[in-house]
Amino acid sequence: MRVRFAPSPTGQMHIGNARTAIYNWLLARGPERATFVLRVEDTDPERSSEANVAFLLDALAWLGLDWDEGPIRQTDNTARHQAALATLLVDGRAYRSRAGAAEVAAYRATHGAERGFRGEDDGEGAVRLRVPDTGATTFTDVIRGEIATPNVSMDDPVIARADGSVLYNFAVAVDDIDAQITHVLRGEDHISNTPRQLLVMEALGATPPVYAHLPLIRDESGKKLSKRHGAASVQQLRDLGYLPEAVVNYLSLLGAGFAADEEFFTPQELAQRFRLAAVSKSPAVFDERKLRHLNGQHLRALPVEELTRRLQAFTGADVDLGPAVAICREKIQTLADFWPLAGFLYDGPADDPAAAAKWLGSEEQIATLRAARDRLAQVPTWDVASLEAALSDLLDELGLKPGQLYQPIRVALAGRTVSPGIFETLAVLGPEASLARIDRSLTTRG
RNA sequence: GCCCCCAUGGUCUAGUGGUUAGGACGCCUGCCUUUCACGCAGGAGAUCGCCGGUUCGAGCCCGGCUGGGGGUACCA
Repeated sequence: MRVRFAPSPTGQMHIGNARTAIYNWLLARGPERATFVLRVEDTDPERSSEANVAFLLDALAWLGLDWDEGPIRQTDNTARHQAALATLLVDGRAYRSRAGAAEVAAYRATHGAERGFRGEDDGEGAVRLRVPDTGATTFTDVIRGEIATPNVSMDDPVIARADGSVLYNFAVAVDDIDAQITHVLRGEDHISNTPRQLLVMEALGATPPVYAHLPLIRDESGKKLSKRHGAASVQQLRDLGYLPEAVVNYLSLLGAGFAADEEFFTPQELAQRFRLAAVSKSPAVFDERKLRHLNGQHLRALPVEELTRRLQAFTGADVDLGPAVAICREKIQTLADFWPLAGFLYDGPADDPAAAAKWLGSEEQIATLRAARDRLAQVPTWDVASLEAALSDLLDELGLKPGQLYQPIRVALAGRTVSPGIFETLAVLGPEASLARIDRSLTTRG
């Protein structure tokens, strides 16, 4: 079994493309052990650049998707393309035509809208493939079953420009045969291209691969996902603080056809479970909130040291984030959530007037904070257990509700009403910094 | 216009002739609790797109329709 992922390098890697890559990889790393071929479709010089190819490879690497052969460039196959083109021309399966869009439109105007364009051999011009006038081109899609297209409805497709440069539908067919691809997994938007490619293969006397057309991923409005609505590329997801394993997990779930009783899977588990025939036929809407949820699960499944490593890289911080990560892990869902929650440990208290007004605005609150300060100063061992014991005792003595004691402390330390656990925060800050921050609040507010 | 594909709560889905239509995200309530989260327990939310047919019986099978999407490029 040989599969391939053959994107055109358009810069950022679209989420739909990522899903296609993932499904191919799943097949390659699952029980089937398919050989995964990576091919870059660069026949269109308009959009293919080295920088874009680099983006592509970078995205695959980030996702953790490795391949077995390639990356091969479609343009490297030029000799094969030309040979195949010559064969078709000699055999009369293709012809040179000067007809352009105007001629095609005129043809349809006189022959009926349901009839595809049929040209004449002009001996020069672009190369068109001869499509039969009768019958239908059919194939059995693994996911959708039999799909038939009446030949008469198809135009004779242009497969090469007048200068000999080949076009997508021709190059793909030749390349897939060349690479001995057995299973083509690609987006649903290629269903209509398949008959044309099949016709090319047939004209070349080749046996076509098996096709599996994956449903598209849509945005909230039902359209193809685009940058206009939130994240549309894997690079964006990375910048938003999502973990690659969560992205792979989430994207796999969109249409994988797994039983719905479980949703958290490692890439390896996904590969183990993946079954091509079970893939859903209907398109799915990309739901970032569910990705967030799954991301939180993956994030918490990571060992603290590993999560710290990733946060270190994500934030670019040069201080050791380890202690902060340990106390924030349960409270964040993306890497991007970390700094807003934990930054005060390093940058000092945030400036939130509303928080200060609410918890450090009255005489009683200041008095409570002072009492807490005095008690903390006497804590023999500055660790979570001792801090909790000391403040808990004070709480009883003062006869206050927990929030009445803890919130003023929290605001003094963090400058905000939201922070990691108060004892953990004190422990990570250490006695000097903790007491200094409290003192500062006491002097400015008191 | 023409060709093709799709259709279960807001979203992702399970379900293949007999179920109170199951799960997850999100939302609401409660518990936990020093905040926010996490976790746990509940709850609201679905005329299974519509009409007709087959059948004792249809979300599941058939037909039509509607809606959505894709293609219709000398782009990929």
